[in-house]
Order: sequence, then structure tokens, then C-alpha cells
Amino acid sequence: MSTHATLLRSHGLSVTPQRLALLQTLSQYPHITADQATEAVRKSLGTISRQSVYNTLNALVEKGLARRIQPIDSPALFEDRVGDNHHHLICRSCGDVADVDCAVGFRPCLEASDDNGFIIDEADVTYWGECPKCQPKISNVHTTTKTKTKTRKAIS
Amino acid sequence: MSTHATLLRSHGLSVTPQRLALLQTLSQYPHITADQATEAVRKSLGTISRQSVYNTLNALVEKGLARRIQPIDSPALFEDRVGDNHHHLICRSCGDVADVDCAVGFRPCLEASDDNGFIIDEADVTYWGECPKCQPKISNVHTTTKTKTKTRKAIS
DNA sequence: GTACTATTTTGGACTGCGTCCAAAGTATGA
DNA sequence: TCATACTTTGGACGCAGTCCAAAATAGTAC
Ligand SMILES: [Mn+2]
Ligand SMILES: [Mn+2]
Ligand SMILES: [Zn+2]
Ligand SMILES: [Zn+2]
Repeated sequence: MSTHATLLRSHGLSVTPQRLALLQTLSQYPHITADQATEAVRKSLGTISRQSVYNTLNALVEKGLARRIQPIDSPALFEDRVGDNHHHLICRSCGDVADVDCAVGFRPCLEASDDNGFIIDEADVTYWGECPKCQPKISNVHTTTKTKTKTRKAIS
Repeated sequence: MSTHATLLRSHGLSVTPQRLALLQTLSQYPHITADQATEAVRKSLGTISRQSVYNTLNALVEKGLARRIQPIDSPALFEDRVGDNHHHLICRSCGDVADVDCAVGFRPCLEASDDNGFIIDEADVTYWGECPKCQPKISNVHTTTKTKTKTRKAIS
């Protein structure tokens, strides 16, 4: 039996083709929008409703089987890499997202300098900058026009 | 002459009542949504269009005079505390946002464990947890029903 | 296998946040 | 004071995500 099925059952979620296909999809892309996931699932199942995509992704996040990140100027991104408290690098020009291991250790950044009495359970770290591809070359530093339009990779 | 006017001019922005009112508003609230800002500005100017609010807030962010943060499940928040690379504590229950000084120092967290070739210019750190008010009291630990509805403070 | 029930899926309507656009108004500098 | 570039306005619009009620289906008990 599929390991994904077991995973779902062990978290009290019933097993449906839609959920299996979404888990499958999540395992194939490091970070993916709900729309991209829909597109990908439709390639395998033929069809899935938008609502089911959101239902499932939200359920997975709730159960800790997936994580949602919300970069500025982008729809939410989902990933199945959870539990390692890793961080993200986002390119301001093209929107590319890269994973970064946590600098501090295993459960790291959960120490704020002053927690204001909050009980902290997660630290969400995003580094902003420019990816290698988008960096101006030596020859045209200061003259390169920054691309405003983020090109979003299509799922193929 | 108003210091806000000078600030605008020094960044190449012309001085308008709308912009002054927004700067004024930003200085009064640590974190504020575009809608809350609109509401607040209307108390002083009487009227302002939604578009002007966004135009101005975006311009301020672009010039580095304001900062936009984008928590999950909340419209963007704006603040005029910039340049100190401070972080945020957000309560999962009530949505309350608190500032935290950067743990590491002045321009700190800009060191990722592996920058993947990115040129990093900002680190955005959000701690998630529960604020003191929302924490279950000793007497009813494990029995308190978590409030799902975030109460958003009204601007009064 | 059949029947029952709780859960899930579906698609269509809907909401909220934010942007686009073109016309009217205003700040700035000559 | 005039000319012009920039800003403001409000109405239309777009996109991400949710709500809802009906239909379908997974899990369970027989
Ligand atoms: Mn990741
Ligand atoms: Mn802040
Ligand atoms: Zn890039
Ligand atoms: Zn709280």
C-alpha cells in the first residue's frame, strides 16, 4: 500500500485519489502554488476542483504534513518539507525560491531576543535578494534595468 | 515646516495632504493595514481614495520610508519603523503583532547558512506563537477552545 | 457484498485585497 | 502666473481564497 495512504490514515484523514495525487505532486516540487498544484494534479487525475485542492492543502498544513509560506507579491506556496525549520531565499526580480538550512541548528531560531511573553512555536525566516541569474553582470552594473515582471515557472 | 514634508521632498516625492496624513498615521500605529490607515486618514482629512492610500504606501515602501509585512491570513501590514532589521512576533489566535529587536545585532540575520549565490539585502523573521492574553490559563490547560476568529483591533 | 453514515468533492457564487485605467485636480518650478 | 508633470479619484477589474448546498464516495457495520 502506498506510503502516502498510510500517512493520511495515520493522521486521521481518509484516503482519496485527490489527496494522494496532491501528496504526490507536493513530493515532486519543492515549492508550489495552489494553482500549479491543480494543474499538476489534473495531468494525473484528469480533474480536480479548486475547492478540493484548497481543502486538502489546508488539511495537510493543519496536520503538519505540509507547510504554507506566504511571500509578498505571490500567492501562497506549499511544500512537504516540514519539521526541519528550514528557511527561504527569495529573488526580488524573478521570484525564485530556494531552501536554506537553518543556520543555527536543529530547532534554532525559536529564541527571540525578547519574546514579549509569547509562547513561540515556529520561526519563519525569509531572506530577500537577487538570485545568481538575475544579478547584473560586471559589464553592466548600475545600468541593468530590473525586471519588474516576475516570471513564474509553468508546471510541465 | 513639517518634518514629514521635508522627508518626502528629500526622497523626491511631492508633498500632498494625503501623503502627510498617511505619514502621520503610520507614526501613530506600530503596524497598520491599508484599510485601517484609510479609516484613520479619513478622520483627519475627511476623505481619501483607496487608490491614494495604496499609491502612497507603496511609494513609501519603495523609498525605504516604510516597510510592508505580509502575515499569513492577514492583509499586508505597514510600519514606519525601518532600517533596524527588527523582527515580528505574531499570535496565531488573535493576530496580534509585536516587534522584536534583532537578536544578532545591527545588520544581523543577513547571513544565511548557504546563500545559494543569492545577494541578500534583507532578512525577514517572523515568530509564530501565542500571545500572553491568548495563552490558556493553568486552570484550563487542554480544555480551552482556541478562538479561530481573529479579532482585529479597530482604529478609534 | 450491501447498506448506512460521515466525510469529501464539486462547481458556482461570493468576498477581500489590491491593481488598472482614464479623467480631473494639484504641486512644483520656470 | 503658466505650463507641465505628478497625484488623486472612483469605477472597473483580477486574482487568491472561502462559503455553500447538493452529489459522490470512503469507511464501517452487518
Ligand atoms: Mn522550503
Ligand atoms: Mn514592526
Ligand atoms: Zn532571480
Ligand atoms: Zn493573542
